Amino acid sequence: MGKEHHHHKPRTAEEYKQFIKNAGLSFTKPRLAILEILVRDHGPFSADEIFKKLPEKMCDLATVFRTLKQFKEKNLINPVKFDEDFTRYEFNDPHHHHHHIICTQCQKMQTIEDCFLEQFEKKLQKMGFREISHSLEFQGVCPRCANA
Amino acid sequence: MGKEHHHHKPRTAEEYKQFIKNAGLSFTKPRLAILEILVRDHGPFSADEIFKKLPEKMCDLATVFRTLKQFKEKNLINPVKFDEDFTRYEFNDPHHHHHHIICTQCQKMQTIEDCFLEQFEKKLQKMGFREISHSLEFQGVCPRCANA
DNA sequence: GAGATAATTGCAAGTGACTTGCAATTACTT
DNA sequence: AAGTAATTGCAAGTCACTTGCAATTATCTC
Repeated sequence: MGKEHHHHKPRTAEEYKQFIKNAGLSFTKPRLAILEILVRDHGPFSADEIFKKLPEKMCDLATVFRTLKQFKEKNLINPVKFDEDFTRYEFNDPHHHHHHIICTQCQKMQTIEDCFLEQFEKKLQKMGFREISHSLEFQGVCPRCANA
Repeated sequence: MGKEHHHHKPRTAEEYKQFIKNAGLSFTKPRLAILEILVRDHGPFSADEIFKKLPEKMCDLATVFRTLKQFKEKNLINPVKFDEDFTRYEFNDPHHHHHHIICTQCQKMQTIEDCFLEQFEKKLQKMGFREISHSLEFQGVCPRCANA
C-alpha cells in the first residue's frame, strides 16, 4: 500500500506490547484487546463489531473509536469503505495485501488475493506523488445469491 | 462498471427529460437541476456541494439526498467514497470510466483515466459473480504539496 | 519504587450526515 | 380537467462518530 511498514504481525503477548509501543502509543488493556481482534480475526470490522467482540467491561465504545483513529494515524490499520454508513478497519499486514468483494445481497465478503496495483503506484510515484495508497473494492451478487 | 448501461450522456433539454423518465423516475425541476450539475460539472460531489451549486430556492437539502439515493438506485450515478465522513456521487458515464487520486494534504482531486480492471471483473464473472462493479481510489501527497 | 507528569478513559452531551413522517404541492394517468 | 400517485418542504429523528471534563492509569524522573 505504498506507505512504509517497518513492522511485522505480532504473535506473542510481548510482541503485541512492543508493537503498540513502537507505534508511539502507550500500552493499555483496551488497545491490546482491540489490536488482538484486528490481527487474529482479520476481517474488516466496524467499531461496533469490534466492541461486541471485546470482553464485557473492557472499555467504552468511545474508546474503540478513539483507538481505531489512533491506530489508523499510526498506519497500523487501514479503513475499508463499502457502500455502508460506517467504516470498517483492517490490520495493515504488509505480507498479506489484498482486496475484497462484498455481495450486495447477503453482504458476505470474500478476499481477493491478487494485487497488480503496485506497478500502478510506481507510475504515480514517477509523476511526483508521495505516500501513495489505494483502496479497491468490488461489489456484486455472489454465486450463491445469483443461483437463488 | 460491470452493470448494464443503456443510456448515453444527455445533452439537450429534451434529452435530460427523457433520461430521467427512461430511468423510471418522474420529471421534476429539482431532479433536472441536480442531474445537470452531475453531468456538466463532473467531479464527485457531496450532497452539500450539489445543494450549494443549485439556484436559490430550487429545493430543500432533503430533496437532494432523496434524489441522489434514487439516481443511485437507478444506476445513473455512482457513490465515490474517500476517507471523508460523507459520500460523493459522480455521473455514471459508460464512455468515461475512470478513478481518482486525492491529495491527503490539499484535498485536490485528479482523475486517472487508465482502467485495467475490466479483465479482472471478467474473472469474477467466470467465478459466478453477477452485476459486478468496483471502486478504486488512490490517496497520496500530490507533487505540489510534496515540494512545499 | 514513589511521586510527579502526561496520556487515556468513561460518561454524557454534542456533531454532522443523512433519513423520515406528514401535510401540501406537483406530476402523471385517462 | 379531474383523480390518483409521486414528490416536496419542513421539522424532528436517527446513527455513526466526536468531544469536554473529571477520574483513572500509564510513563517519566529521581
